[in-house]
Amino acid sequence: MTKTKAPEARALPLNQILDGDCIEVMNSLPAGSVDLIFADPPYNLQLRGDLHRPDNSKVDAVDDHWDQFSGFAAYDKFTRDWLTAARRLLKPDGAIWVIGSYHNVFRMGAELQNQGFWILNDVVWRKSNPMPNFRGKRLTNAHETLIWASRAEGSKYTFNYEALKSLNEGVQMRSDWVLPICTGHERLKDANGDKAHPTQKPESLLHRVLVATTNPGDVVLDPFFGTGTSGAVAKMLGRDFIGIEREASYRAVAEKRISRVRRFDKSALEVSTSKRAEPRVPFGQLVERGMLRPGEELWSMNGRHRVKVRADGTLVGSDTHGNIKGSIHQVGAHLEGAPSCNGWTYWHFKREGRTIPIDVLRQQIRAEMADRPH
Amino acid sequence: MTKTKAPEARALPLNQILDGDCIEVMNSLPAGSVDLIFADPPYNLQLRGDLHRPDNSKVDAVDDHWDQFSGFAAYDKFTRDWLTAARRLLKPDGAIWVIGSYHNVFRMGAELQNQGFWILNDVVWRKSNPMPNFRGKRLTNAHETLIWASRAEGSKYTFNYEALKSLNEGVQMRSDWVLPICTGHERLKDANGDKAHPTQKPESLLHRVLVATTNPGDVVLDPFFGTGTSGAVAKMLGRDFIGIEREASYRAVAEKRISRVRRFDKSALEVSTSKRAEPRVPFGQLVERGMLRPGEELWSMNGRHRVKVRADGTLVGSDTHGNIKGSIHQVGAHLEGAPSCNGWTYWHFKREGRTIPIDVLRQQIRAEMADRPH
DNA sequence: TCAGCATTTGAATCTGCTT
DNA sequence: AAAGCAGATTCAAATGCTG
Repeated sequence: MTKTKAPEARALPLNQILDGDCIEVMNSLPAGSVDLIFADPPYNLQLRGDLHRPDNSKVDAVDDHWDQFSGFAAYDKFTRDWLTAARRLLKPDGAIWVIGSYHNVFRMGAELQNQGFWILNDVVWRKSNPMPNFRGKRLTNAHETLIWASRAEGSKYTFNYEALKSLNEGVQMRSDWVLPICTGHERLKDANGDKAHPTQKPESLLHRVLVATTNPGDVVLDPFFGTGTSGAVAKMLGRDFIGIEREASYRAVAEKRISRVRRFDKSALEVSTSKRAEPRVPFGQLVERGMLRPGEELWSMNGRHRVKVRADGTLVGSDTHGNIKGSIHQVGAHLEGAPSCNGWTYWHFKREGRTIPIDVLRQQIRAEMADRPH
Repeated sequence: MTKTKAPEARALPLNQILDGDCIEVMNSLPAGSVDLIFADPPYNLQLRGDLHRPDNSKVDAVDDHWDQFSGFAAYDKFTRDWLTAARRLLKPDGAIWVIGSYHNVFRMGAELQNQGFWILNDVVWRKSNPMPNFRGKRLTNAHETLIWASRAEGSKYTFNYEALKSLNEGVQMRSDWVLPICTGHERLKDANGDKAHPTQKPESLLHRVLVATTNPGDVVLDPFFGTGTSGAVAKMLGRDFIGIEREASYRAVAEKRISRVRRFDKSALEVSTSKRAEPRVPFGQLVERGMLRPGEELWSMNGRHRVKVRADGTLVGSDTHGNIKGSIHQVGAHLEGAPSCNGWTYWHFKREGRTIPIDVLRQQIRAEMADRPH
């Protein structure tokens, strides 16, 4: 793996594991070049244990208000710094996922907001097989929290709504995900047979994250790569990855792991798409093509309203005050007294006694376009 | 109960709803006198325009004046101030619960830590019937987050481990709680029949909080009392409450509500536990978990049809007319020319030459879930 | 009284392209 | 940059109406 660290930004080192401190390495990469960042940062840096004030005096009473804050201050600076570097790397429409527990996730979430990231969802990974609370002094800690945020308010982030709906048996994916922790063959072991990394995440979690918020060919960067779960799943799913990891032992494990991963077939990577992604068809085209004739009548979904098609693809009908004219959407909305209306599903034409939504004509045109693209 | 030490401090006004700004009122009460604080502060939702459901009905947004803040700085100051006043009121071994969404909970959690509160658990309220995401642009916001924290590290907080275990069919209570939102008869209405408060919490949530972390006779203070769910449940459970609410209309509703509450008989305390149905397992989860790989082939029961699995848990295959895509049930039904099809028993995968129904994999997942119910 | 069907509703940072 | 407009988008429960 290359370690050419120019003072200037360099080209993107795709599908590699970079050695070094994640902040320095991120700052060496070109700004605005990454589609998605997935980050699973350490969360126990100085929250407990040897707390020192900025002047290096030792903390004595743990109960002390300011002592606690000094521990958090160091963690907050770390969070601020790596998030700043990460945000610089993101494309304007890029997004980030972070994962943490109650020890650190509140501080990460607040800093995300402070930096101008725009939170899209917080997601609860609900562990189906968590470690029990042995002492019976608290609730079983059975979840971790992820935060999904776009680079800024107004970013056109990627969200494969229909694909996630498919993953959830046809109903909207919720913000709570039930997935098992990483165990068994998936859990990587070192030479001694001990677990290679203490907090290895399950591939199922990354699968859902990447299917939801990236497309094939996207660049996914992970600044705390560890044993490379994000890279392994990215490779499977036909995404490019960039990993950053400063521990040589983790890099070695990840390298070997990812080399064994095989990319899925291209056809398997296509996911269900929504209507929004399909090409727009002007209603007038139905008239131009003779699928509907000028003067032909359309009926509303509920059968209460009747309008006529005009040669320019507008409709004309009447309400109690007189004639109304306009697009299929405008006339539908007006007649229903609704703020808006999808004319494609609202209006129906008649053929041989049957009432058919005009949307089927649009689907015919789209099918032709798919056969013979432009 | 300690008597007043500051000139302005007064004796504890138990089982009353106090009028005024919660910070001022809390500062007028004696320090170190409260066992538990439950706080449901404004979330700072930052809503933009109107939102309509797909049927064009308008969503009744939380746009009340009390949820408006000029920015994060103003919200943070507000949070800092009320938490400071709250912490002063707590007994040394007292604890606090706060509830919020991703809009505010990260900032609250960070400030709790900054002030020296000691987080014991973050708890996810998983709503069984959340409002969907109508535009299909994000995940369904199906949960809210509670934080449970003791006044300080080392506080000997109250936790009724066995009581919660009983509430959970004999196994440890987890950090994720599945409870319905507040609807139906429980939802309080005003004179016009509109909801009396836009964010009334379900009594089941408070029931669990108070059973878990208070004992009969404890003093529970709620600085954002609203319609008084915490007070009503405290009364039922034989705890004392102190409510603070500055809106006269909410106070009036709460007063009337609590006056009608009767303290439970001990025998009436237990809620009936309903037997859960077999949990639904989305087919996509088999793919996410790596039990089936994207691109892998499935065979129909009769061996006549072959399809490929895609990354989003849909299948793609072909009939005489071209490609067909859809869920395991849809594709099976289509290929058989049947009105419906149980894809779980219809489709089979191959392992080491053997043909195995995919339902076997679903049973594996259900077995895992059965080990750790809820 | 009841079953069945239609309607209502819930803490929501909920569009995107063209002009 | 702001306005205009096409057009895509919902799940679980409880209530209420009809027969």
